[in-house]
Amino acid sequence: MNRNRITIADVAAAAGVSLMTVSRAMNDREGIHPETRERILKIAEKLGYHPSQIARGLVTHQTATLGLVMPDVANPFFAQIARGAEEIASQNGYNLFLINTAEDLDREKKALNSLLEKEIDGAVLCSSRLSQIEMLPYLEALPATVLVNRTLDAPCPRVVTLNVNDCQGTQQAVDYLIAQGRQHIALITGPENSISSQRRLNGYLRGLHAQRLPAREELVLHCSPTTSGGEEAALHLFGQQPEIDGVIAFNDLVAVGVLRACLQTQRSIPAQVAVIGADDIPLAGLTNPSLTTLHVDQTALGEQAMTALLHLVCGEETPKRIVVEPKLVQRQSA
Amino acid sequence: MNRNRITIADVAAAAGVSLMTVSRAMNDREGIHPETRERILKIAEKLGYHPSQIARGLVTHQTATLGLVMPDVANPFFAQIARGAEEIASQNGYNLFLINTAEDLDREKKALNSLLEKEIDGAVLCSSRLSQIEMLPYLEALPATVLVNRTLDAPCPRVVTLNVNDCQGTQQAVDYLIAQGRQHIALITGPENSISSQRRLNGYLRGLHAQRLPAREELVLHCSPTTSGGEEAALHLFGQQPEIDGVIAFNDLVAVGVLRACLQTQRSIPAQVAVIGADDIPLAGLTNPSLTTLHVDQTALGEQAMTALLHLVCGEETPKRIVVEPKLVQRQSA
DNA sequence: TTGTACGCGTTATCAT
DNA sequence: ATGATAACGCGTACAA
Repeated sequence: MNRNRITIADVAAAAGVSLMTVSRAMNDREGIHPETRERILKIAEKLGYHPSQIARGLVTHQTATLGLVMPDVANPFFAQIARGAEEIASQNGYNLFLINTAEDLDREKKALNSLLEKEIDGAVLCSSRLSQIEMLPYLEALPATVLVNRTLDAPCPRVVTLNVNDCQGTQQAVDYLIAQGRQHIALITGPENSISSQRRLNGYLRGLHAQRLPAREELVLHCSPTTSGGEEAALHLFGQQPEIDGVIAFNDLVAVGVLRACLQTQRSIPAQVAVIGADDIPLAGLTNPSLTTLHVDQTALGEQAMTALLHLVCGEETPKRIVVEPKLVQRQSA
Repeated sequence: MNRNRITIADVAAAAGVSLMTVSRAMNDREGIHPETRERILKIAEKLGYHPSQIARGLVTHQTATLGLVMPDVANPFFAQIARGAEEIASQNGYNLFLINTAEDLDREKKALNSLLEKEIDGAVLCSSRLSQIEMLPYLEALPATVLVNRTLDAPCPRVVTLNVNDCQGTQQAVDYLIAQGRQHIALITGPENSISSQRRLNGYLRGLHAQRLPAREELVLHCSPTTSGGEEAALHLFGQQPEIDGVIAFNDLVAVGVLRACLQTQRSIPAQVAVIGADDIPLAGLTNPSLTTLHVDQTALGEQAMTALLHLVCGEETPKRIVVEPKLVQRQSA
């Protein structure tokens, strides 16, 4: 088990100095003769010595380790956030725990507990499904937290929120469709307990109201945030309300499902039905017809979240609330 | 910094017992009165005590932590592997470090060093670009390793390799195209230093040879494994060799690039040009035309890799070499 | 410039 | 069934 790991003591012995001198050499500290440092570093290199971060963490209470909790890395939206976040973390010498919750509350709690036990320096929590009450103890226990796509009733110390303005984005989409003369605009939004799902609904209602169009309950549907979820939902809607001439989707995956439903039911896009997605994942530009969608730079989102987290961790100034505005990108589907 | 973390000593004091008794209670060990255990667990719960895995790691030399190193999580192929791997890891009580190398050798080395310093229990290394000589020391230092899409000249202790049979897959694709009567089959493969890239080339040559068709150097191109890489490569090929009637791509992203190049140059698919991708990422079924491709279950790949790693970590029996056979999935592009 | 003693939070060992 | 003590590998404070 302990396959004779090389410790600081081995290096010290080999160099004929004390442990402290080695420690100083390894950590680039002052108060050590340059030659001695050189000599020690060479010996350490030769011995293949790697200082144990866990022993170090035990005394410093810092682990150079952060957590990234998300519903599903396989979802391109989150995968890109993960890439951006990992990039910034590794650039700054931090390692990143990846955790998939699969939108399961228990898994999310277990994950957070395990991160707490690992004594991470901070975490980015994406689209958490935890209730405010359940979340608070974790925000209290974690040294630093960035909440992505999640708001807080009251600001918390050591917590930053980073949100996409889904409400404004969706309203923008409604405006756009109405300007095209669309009269029967449906909304296929995500899971009911998802925050951004609710925000899309708000934006949708607000958009219709602003244009003095009636909001019809039967034109709104929730679905699982996947292509098949979107396809089923769209087929159902088209069956019930054949007059639909515009669909706003929860995200691009759902929008692709809508595209497929249109294909199946012989609806031409955008002539008969306009489709607007959200997020602008790489797929959006590759479908045929390509997706008109609400663009958000997801890698940048991950980078922003991680940058804010590092600021928190290092005790630097950082805004407590960050809001990112999506931009409508016009392609072929609307 | 140390925001008064609750330690085992706090729980012991509150319960009026020794540290050891608390430790035994927390770890479900024998030799403790059930009532005492209950009482201690309740107190721990009330105090919000989380045992420090890092202090534990210091003595046990086990961290319940594994590493996952890959070129790019934002690539759907790897994103799905990540999901499968994380799933199995978390099910077994392990946390997973995610590392993105961006196909950069230095980053990969730095990453592995940092993982070594964190004293992880094992790692899954995907598509490593490290040379055999550079890799060996890491395989030696890591307690357990699974190599995905990477072979080893000689078997290593505590190392399992897991490979997709890209060679056989590509040969299968060649056979399929030739059976359709295609005469001028091009190969757009990945980066030159990528193992699977070389395997595709081998399969391509082998396939042509088996069918007694000449292998023409000018029909083979390397490109970066992305959609834009594939698009550029295909445009170049079509410009130089207009007679091409079939293209085998390094992966589905590259294949989508080929699709786009065909669209731009007014080539109809599959009538004029057949396109075959590889991996069958979710996107493959969603493009228009949808992609004929070499299917591999990526999530299962991640699960298999992680399962093998856990077997290694726990000292259980496991095959040293695992090979997965891709299956041709026929859709619209070929 | 270099070294010594101690503590970090936990588990293993041995004792009671 | 429970407790005392010594590790684990490293950094900090202070001494030399």
